[in-house]
Amino acid sequence: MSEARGSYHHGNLREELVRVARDLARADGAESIGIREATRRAGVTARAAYRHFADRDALVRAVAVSVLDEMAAAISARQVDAADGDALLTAVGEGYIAFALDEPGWFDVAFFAMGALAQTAGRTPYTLLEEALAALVAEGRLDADRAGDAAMTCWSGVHGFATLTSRGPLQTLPRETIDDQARVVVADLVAAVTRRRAG
Amino acid sequence: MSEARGSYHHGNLREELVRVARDLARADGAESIGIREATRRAGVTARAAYRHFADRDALVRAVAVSVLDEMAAAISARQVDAADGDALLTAVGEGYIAFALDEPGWFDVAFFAMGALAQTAGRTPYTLLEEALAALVAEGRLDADRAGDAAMTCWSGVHGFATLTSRGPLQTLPRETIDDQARVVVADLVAAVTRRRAG
DNA sequence: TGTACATCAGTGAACGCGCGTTCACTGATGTAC
DNA sequence: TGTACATCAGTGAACGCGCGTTCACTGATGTAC
Repeated sequence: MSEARGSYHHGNLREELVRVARDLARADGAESIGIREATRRAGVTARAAYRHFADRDALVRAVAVSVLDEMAAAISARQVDAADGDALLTAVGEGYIAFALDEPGWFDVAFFAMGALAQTAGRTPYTLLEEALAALVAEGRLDADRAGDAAMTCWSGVHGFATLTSRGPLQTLPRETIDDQARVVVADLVAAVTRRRAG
Repeated sequence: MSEARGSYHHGNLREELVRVARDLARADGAESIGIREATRRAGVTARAAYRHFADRDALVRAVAVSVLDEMAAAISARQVDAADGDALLTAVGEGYIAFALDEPGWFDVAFFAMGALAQTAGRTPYTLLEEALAALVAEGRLDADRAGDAAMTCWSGVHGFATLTSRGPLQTLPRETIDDQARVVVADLVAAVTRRRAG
């Protein structure tokens, strides 16, 4: 609470609104982000939000970008001891799914931001996927001209699995079962896009 | 208009409400189904809906089941001249994706119903997937104990692709590009779960 | 064939909710001289 | 060091919306005798 609160001016309302809106989204997804609730939690009039965001959508987008960034960081953290492209790609897939299961509300918002292509030059789950595939190309386990197709197959596979199990029809399965299945699905996908290892 | 309309009793309000609610969902997904709008379109008081549905959710579920059924029919229609398990599975995958792209609003609602497992013994996209995989097992192209995993990998892959391209970040790609990519992804998935053809 | 009556399927008005957004305004801040 | 003033960042009340849901009621239907 180093903020100059209690005073008339908030000090950093924009960031504060993104912070509380993240909490809102965390619990229930993008739909649950609201100007009124966010400003209420920030201890400020609803009108005040419009000093920083054009409308509700702008707030949602700000949250989405922030969460997508965090998602990329979470995935990236899983890659630290990946020795080759295979391990990198597996980590991306499992990380993507794990984030969706650990934070279904955030995963829901992040989905909005994934569309804003050519993002602020930042690291996103998609760029991590591309990097893993590039590593496989460099190792001769994937043809360069197949990389685009491989990206689509992998992204589709993990995104679908994540959607089905985190907020979809399979959300009631026990987490342990889901985790086991996730490993199998990711392994299937990795095998689908790579050439068999030489040796 | 063989309905006894103009009279006080509607005749078949329940079905009429499902019909108009399907139109609502078609345009904008599950969220856009509403008791008030549906009854308005049916030319009836909002209250009247409660004679047939416990609440809004019950109406949404009824629509979802109806649409899921139609989705299964659409997929099944693509399988008519599939000669083997390979062709059956490909048809399921491409059909699933095509439905999502042709009817994104309906695909959105159907997603709700997919969770209602052990449905009214009806044919669903998932049962069609299972049948295709069973055919592959019968042909010796898939181990029986791998069928469950294969189902997850395939469902995940096509569902993810459908989500990303129909209402997701890739929805702005030209339809032709999407269709081409769909064929590649489905082929990748089929190859991922099957043994190479003997001979 | 006629009539009484239970039951079913609607009516119409209202309640309360929470939302996004806009109005004209005011308190706090910082800079120029 | 003091003061005038532009600018910035909030206030507080209100508007209008559409929603789901509930109230007590009434018109239509069909069945028993």
